[in-house]
Amino acid sequence: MGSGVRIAELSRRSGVAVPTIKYYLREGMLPPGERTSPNQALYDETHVHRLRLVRALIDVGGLSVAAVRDVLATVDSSSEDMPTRDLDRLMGTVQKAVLSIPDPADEAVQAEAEREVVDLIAERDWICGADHPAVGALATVLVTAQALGHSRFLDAVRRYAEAMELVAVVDLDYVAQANTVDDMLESVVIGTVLGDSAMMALRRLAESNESGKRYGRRKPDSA
Amino acid sequence: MGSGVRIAELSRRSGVAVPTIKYYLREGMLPPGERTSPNQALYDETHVHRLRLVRALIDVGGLSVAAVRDVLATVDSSSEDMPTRDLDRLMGTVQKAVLSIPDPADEAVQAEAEREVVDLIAERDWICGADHPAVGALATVLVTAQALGHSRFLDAVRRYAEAMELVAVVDLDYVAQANTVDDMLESVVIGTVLGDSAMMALRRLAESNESGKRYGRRKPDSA
DNA sequence: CTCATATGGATAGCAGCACTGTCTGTTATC
DNA sequence: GATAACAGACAGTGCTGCTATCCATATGAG
Repeated sequence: MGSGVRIAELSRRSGVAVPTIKYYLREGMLPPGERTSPNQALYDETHVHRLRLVRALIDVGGLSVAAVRDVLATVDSSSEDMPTRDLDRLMGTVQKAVLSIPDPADEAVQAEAEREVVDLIAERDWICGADHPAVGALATVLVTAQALGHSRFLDAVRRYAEAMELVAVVDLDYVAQANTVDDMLESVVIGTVLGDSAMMALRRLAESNESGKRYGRRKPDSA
Repeated sequence: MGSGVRIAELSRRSGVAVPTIKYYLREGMLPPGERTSPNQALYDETHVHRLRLVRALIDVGGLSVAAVRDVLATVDSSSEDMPTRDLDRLMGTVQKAVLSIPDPADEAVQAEAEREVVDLIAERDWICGADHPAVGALATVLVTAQALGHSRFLDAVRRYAEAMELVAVVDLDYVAQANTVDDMLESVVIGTVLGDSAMMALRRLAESNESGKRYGRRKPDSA
């Protein structure tokens, strides 16, 4: 029970440079240590863990520092009781941090595409609001594909939806397996952010496999 | 057949600012226009299309300018004959541009995780080389999850793999539907990059649906 | 008790990225 | 012939994510 180390040791254990830790403290991504005097503080295992989480979200998840700050602020502000309500809020925040698709440009075309997305949702009997931020994001992707002459991309998206149904079951299972509320909150963050990265990588491997199956077992890694 | 417009018109049609077009020309992401005199050039529809593609990869796909340059250089260097070989090379380049997961940190732990990934590949009877870049990327994700105390994340990944099998079939179908070689090359790029974005968005929607099915039809969009 | 070392906090600086603006010397265009 | 647009070179800008420097205090070995 060594309940507290100083910043140099925290840096050593987390692999994050001291000035960077100070920066994260300033940005509010890392809670301040326990004060022992006006210019001394002690940090514990929770700080080490938090630093690892921050680095994971930035390095592996590709989130910006600002996005990480938002996500962690939501995690920290979630109460121990009312887990479900807060979980919804967290998922919203995480998803907003992760969906980084910008301004729709053409308003009318975008609206039309959003209608297509809503249709797709209806086709699959999904129950999610037409005001979900991902609707706009997906519509923007469709508009972009269309502008590039790839209207058939919509059919691919339709078929992706089935696969994502499977993924969502896994995701919800993953969160449900958590024991404590804190664990649950972190599972949402990790499941969403690391999950995205894991899926991208798996998709590459599965494509490689499928390509090998169709066109002969060539290994498509590059120069 | 107005076969060529000047840069101002190209800017208007593509929505990209003139200085930015000049910048892309300098970076080699956009082929130079057809010269009519030492300081005049004409651009055509292919330039408009290329600019749209560049913006799509940057804005929607989240690629860096350097990554876009690499991808497009590979597209441009692919010959009209030998489509399959070049397609493999393109997929490698695109995947490298899209997989942005960095240095593995601990070498031994990373190697162990890569072995787990190879096991997972074997479990599913996938035929893709253990040297595929996505193996390292996925291993890094697993190491990260483990360092955060989420070793059970591996089970989620195992289940993701099944969904990605479906996705890969869609992806290969998508590329196979292309008529010309150029179209095929572009389908790889668009399918991979826009596909990633589309899948992220669909995953959010599917999670929202699954969450609603399990815990009541709450709409989890946020404040 | 002394003094090198570490610390917290504030401020400033820096490197990389993706543009953006300015300038020069043509070249169209009216 | 006046005016506007152009290509190309180069400098500058705003933002992000750290680093580096300072200073006054605090700690800890001798």
